[in-house]
Amino acid sequence: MVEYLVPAAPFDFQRMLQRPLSRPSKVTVIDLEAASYTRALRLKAKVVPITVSGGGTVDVPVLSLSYPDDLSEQERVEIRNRTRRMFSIEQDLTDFYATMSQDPRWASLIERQYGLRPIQDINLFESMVKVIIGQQLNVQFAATLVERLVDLGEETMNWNNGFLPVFPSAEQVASWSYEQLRAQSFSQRKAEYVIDFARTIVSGKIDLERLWHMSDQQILEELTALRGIGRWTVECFLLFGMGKPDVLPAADIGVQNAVQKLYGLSQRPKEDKVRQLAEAWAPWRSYATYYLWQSLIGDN
DNA sequence: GGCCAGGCTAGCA
DNA sequence: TGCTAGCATGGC
Repeated sequence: MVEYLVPAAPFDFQRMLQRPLSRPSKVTVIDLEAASYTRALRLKAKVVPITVSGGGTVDVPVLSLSYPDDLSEQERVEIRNRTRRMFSIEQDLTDFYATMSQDPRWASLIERQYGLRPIQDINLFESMVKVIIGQQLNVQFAATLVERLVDLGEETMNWNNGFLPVFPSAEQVASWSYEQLRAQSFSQRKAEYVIDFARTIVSGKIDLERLWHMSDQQILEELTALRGIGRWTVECFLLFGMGKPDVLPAADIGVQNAVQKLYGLSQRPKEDKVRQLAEAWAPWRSYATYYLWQSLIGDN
């Protein structure tokens, strides 16, 4: 089954694939030549592969979404909705660019990344686990740990004459011991944080889907009550997992470095300084954050 | 070898 | 309320 999605322009799918802002993960297959993104999607009762392919242009974009034929209408709706969310299909960036271009320091960054959006996580549990793993560690090692966690799950699905790794479910992770993650170079604390979070979800103490009906502040309060989840973690979860448009992880070392670079500051700005500067970015602080992170990569 | 990395907790004043 | 040591590992 193939259907078409029409994103709000500008939308640069090719650039999104080349530099996915969400951490690289072995559960995704990116084909740059075909401009396609494939991964397994965990529905309520089954796991299915979905492929999103880009077409059109940055200013007149179109995406095609492919998934198996033998699905119920309800499942198709869920796939459609989650895909739209993952690629921020409806988000119109025009006002973001207008807001940021008032500051000449941002002009060049915006111009270089025109049409760029983050690829969000498709699943809230997966998103939180990845953010917890990413705490404090350099991005590359964090990605390695995510890979090992996926390997530990040992779940794959047949796809394209090969196998597509599937990110483990909360039930799977909750069933593991801390020692299993320790054996994969997780620190004791990180192993506890990840597994305890999974157990909190499985126990029903936290219902992740309920978060969609809560404000950012309420979500912050609810999740930071859990051990191992602080403000930075929730902010990144709101960004990558929930796609909230106006969140700022001001304590983030990468954001601080990027702000220092972009604003030509003599030293790395502290959290309060970043929050103060970022007031001018509202209500687009999430996108400003994405672009700042992006500015740290390669030739930006 | 030493410092750093897309932090958090617990303990202390 | 605010500050800091300790955590633990790989990357550079």
